[in-house]
Amino acid sequence: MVKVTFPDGSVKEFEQGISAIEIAKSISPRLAKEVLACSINNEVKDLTTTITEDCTFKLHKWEDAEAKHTFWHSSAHLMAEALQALYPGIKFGIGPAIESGFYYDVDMPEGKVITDSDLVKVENKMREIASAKSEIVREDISKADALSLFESKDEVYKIELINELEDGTITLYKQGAFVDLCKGPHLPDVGGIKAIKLLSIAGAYWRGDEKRKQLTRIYGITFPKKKMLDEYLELLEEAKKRDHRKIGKELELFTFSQSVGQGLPLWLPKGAALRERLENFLKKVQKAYGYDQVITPHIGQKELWVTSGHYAKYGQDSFQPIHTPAEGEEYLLKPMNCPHHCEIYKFKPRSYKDLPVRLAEFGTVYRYEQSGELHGLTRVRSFTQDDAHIYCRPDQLKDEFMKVMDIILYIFKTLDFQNFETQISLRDPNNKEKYIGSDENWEKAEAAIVESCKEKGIEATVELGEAAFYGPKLDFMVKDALGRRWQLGTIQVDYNLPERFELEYIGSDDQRHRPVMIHRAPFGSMERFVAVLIEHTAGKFPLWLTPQQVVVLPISERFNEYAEKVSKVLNNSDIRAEIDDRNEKIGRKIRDNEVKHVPFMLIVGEQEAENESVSVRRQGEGDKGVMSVNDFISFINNEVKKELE
RNA sequence: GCCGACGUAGCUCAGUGGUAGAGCGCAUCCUUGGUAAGGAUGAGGUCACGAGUUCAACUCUCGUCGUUGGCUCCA
Repeated sequence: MVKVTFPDGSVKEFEQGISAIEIAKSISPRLAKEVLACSINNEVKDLTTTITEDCTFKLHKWEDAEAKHTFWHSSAHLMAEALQALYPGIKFGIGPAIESGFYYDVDMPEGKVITDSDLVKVENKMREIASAKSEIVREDISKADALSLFESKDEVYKIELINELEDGTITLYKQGAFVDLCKGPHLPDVGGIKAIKLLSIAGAYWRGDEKRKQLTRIYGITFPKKKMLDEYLELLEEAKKRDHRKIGKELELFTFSQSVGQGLPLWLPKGAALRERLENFLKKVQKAYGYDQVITPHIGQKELWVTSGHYAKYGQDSFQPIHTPAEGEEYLLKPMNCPHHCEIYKFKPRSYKDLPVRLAEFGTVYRYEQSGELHGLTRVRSFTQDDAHIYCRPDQLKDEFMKVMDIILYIFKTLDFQNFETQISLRDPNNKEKYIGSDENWEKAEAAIVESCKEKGIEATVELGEAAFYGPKLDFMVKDALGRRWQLGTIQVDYNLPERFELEYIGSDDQRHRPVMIHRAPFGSMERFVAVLIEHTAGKFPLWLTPQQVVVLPISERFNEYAEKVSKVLNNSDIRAEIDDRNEKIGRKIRDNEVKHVPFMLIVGEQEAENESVSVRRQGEGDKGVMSVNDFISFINNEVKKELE
């Protein structure tokens, strides 16, 4: 007999060699039907796994991530079987489950191409195979046998994978006519895969290496029930409605022009107004934290980036130098603001008493991003960083680092970004020559970040090898409408630029010392931030960010004069008011949500004109009653204040 | 940059080897006194650009540019 401990702590005894699915059946037949995977000693396993010794045990239903993962992994195998049937000679790469669904990388037979229109055919084949409910069988195999099996099929990618595996750890999973190298776990059979949707086709380099062959990646998602698939597809549709590119166009916030160039956003008046408000908000916060605004040019001599080390690393893949009539003179569009700020730091001798120096600038930078990588406002070639560089003494580093975290957390809270993730990026310990700077400095900087997070109670994931080449960093990531992660706020510690630019301060010992530098951008860039803000709010910005706040509507021409008076008073406060001509069908647009940036409508007529008041309506909330114009101003200010708190 | 898809009126899209349509928007006029409105009429497009096949190309082929789903990249 074996003792099996369940998640609630209870222990039951079973015959040795009982399978997980049999345990589920012993609890209830319905559970056995719904269960998809199990964890034995906290390791996810097949339901067909037999239990030979005492263990902890948990069954996973669809709700558990482990179950979804298993379900989608088996779905990838099902798709592979269908592809094999439809395209003989197809070769397989890898086919894992992902956050939502799964993919399989395949190498199509010579001369064959798969396109979107073929996906339905593959789906149908998958359904056909699934309905046969063939079992998925696991098999342990020796390395030699595995090699000869896949060599006989000329599966070059699988062979490459097997060669990297240890003998004795290799397993196969078979279902129907398909066999795959796979460590599992999988469903007991493919019959449960009922609702199938293949989503898209993409190219993907074998093993993520752009020098190697590009395989065809097919993405799909499956569910145990059709209703769940329908709900998921509807969710995708809803997310598309929040796409910042769509809303940005509708609300006339920004646009792109082929004539201006790829990835070069043009901010329209309303978008510029929104951006200006965000900038002013941040400026105010930064002022309170002791930052000084500076302004620097968009170009600088090439030597500036040779000194910083950026030219050596990125020069070839950037906008190329600007030449002047002078022989040999070269300027670069600035890809970052750091060197300019370093020169500001150097403009006069600094005392230890002056530190920290905090130089802030909404600095527009230019980076020649790969064309395929451009995406709406989230990835562009010209963007404005809410940049600042902090120069401080080593003993001030942690304190300054934490103050920056405070700013970022305050901003995220004010804008109601709750689901952000934080990531600490450290260097790859096995590849230290990729980075510039001494070991000692790197270790100090990395420790400062890890400790700061700990003290702020922030649970950050740690990624090795993700650091910038000059220092470690802490990033704040937010997901867009479709669940893609974008990095917004960033804080980076840098011991290298102060070295390269020979920055100094005079210490209390009357000796020269090297300051530490922190790069930081709470929004990241105005472009990306606005994009993510649009998707989070679905275009319904907080009142204090709204480009236009009020429409004044006279109920007949007779009251135009009074409407003008009202809007004048409002415009003298910081509320923006527009008079609505009655022929403009703005009312219907607001009602139908076609216009999202006019949260208030003021109706003025005889009564209002007589007692100098306005009738107030708030979008989505209806009548707010009649009030004097001054009361309305303080009403809005109160609402704004509430949102800012 | 690479693989796939897409590019028709300001927007969202339909359409066909014989030189184009809808809805919304826009313009003009009418109507509307408590209203997040109604009606009529009208103006908009060398069907992204260039070449080729064809008697004839928006439609087929190739190329370019741009957008887009991914991959790689992201100072």
